[in-house]
Amino acid sequence: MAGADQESSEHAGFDGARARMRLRVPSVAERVAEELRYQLAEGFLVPGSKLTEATIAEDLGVSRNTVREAFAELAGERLLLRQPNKGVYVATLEAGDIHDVYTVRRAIEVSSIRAGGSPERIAAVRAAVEEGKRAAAADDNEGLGSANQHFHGAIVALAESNRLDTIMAQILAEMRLYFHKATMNAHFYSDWLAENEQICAALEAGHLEEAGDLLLAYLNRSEQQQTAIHGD
Amino acid sequence: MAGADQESSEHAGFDGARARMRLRVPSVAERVAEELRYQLAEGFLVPGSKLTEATIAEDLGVSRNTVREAFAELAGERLLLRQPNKGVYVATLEAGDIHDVYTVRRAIEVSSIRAGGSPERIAAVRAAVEEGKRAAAADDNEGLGSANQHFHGAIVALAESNRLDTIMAQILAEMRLYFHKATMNAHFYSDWLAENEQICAALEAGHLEEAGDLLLAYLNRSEQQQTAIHGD
DNA sequence: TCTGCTGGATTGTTCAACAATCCAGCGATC
DNA sequence: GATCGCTGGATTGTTGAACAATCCAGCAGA
Repeated sequence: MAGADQESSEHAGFDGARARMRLRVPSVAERVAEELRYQLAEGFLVPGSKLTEATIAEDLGVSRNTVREAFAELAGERLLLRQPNKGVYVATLEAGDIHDVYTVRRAIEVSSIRAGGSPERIAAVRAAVEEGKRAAAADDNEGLGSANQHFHGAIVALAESNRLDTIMAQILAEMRLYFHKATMNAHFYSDWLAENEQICAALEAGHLEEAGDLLLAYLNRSEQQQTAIHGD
Repeated sequence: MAGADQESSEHAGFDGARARMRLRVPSVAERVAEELRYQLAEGFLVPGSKLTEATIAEDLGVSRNTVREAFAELAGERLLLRQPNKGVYVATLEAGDIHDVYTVRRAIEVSSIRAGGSPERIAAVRAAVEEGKRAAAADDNEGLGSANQHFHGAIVALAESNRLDTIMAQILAEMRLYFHKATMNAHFYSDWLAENEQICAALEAGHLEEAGDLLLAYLNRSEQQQTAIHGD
């Protein structure tokens, strides 16, 4: 799941006709999960810290059972770690996790871009690139980060696969948690702004092999950088 | 999640030294989820059928809340579909789902095999091939199916990524559910037995490009076949 | 035939309780 | 002084019961 769309059948998109006319009232458990996801992404909850059921239940004014349901969901997304009879903890970066995450990203991002995509989807990639440029011009470090996430999300969206989108959304949520603002300096953002432009241009020109190679190179370098900062 | 390993840090494998000396006593909720997973894989619960909380709770002799936790887990794995205020149903094949699933498989399987793997991991692939041959010789249709799943699981395991393993395990569970024994005749199995041998041989010889191409061709053809049977 | 209501069934959520488990602290022993 | 074993408190795991919210099938009436 992961905050992503969950319209069962057709792929989420500008689905013009036949909109889901369903007043979506998220259940309490879902809202709790959403709130926790937010706090995790925002850095209020740092990796390793413990989440006590009773405390969270009281803070949010919900039942302990409901909190448990939310915990289960977030544990499934690897954002929380459940240790039986001990408690749930905010996930921490274990040895090999960085490589693990980037292995998934290489698999799904490169495969998606190599298969190309519809003009609309490509336009979405372009939009993310421009979003990044605007954020850079405005010196909006926050915006730069999310623009980059939109860029990579848009690349995966090229494949028009709900499942891949969900997987990518989860991976990005993990990265937000682990590589939080605090740990990333502006230095990082300088490089890939131009690089995203290059990748996008290659994609638009139909040079899919080249686009894939560029993207792969970026991911490899990014993994190296992250590994250099956080151990192993 | 997904019956797969969840030893946090190092990748599951023949981890000789430092074994987890932890008496793993699965919680009740986990056992309920396991039982349901089993019934889903075995075909006792057919796609589309409804699962009533109270009924399952009584059948398994557990509390309704516990059943709910198990439901949440399986819904996260896409094996069950939760419809708010209506109930949970065994997931059904929606339009585009076949393509969706195969898109994921192409991404992670091909990427994994193209990156090669350690001799031990390659040996595991070989073992799955031989397992298939033995099942074929014994006319064991059941065994043929799981041998094939082991084969593709072993290919993904080449990448040594817990996350990819988990994703693959979920996808395979979905396929067991959708393309159940009932729907697959022996005809299917005849082809890929030889093909798996070919792929494995290419892998062992270090011809990774070729192995990837063969695997990709197989997946494309398999998708076509499945699409031909179950509509779009 | 269609509309609108109504009652029963099921889900969503809460609450309170208890068993199982863990952990920190504290003596007792060597 | 270090190790061992115990004990008490805190937290999780699970249950059962309750109630509100929601849905659905069936039925009455136009």
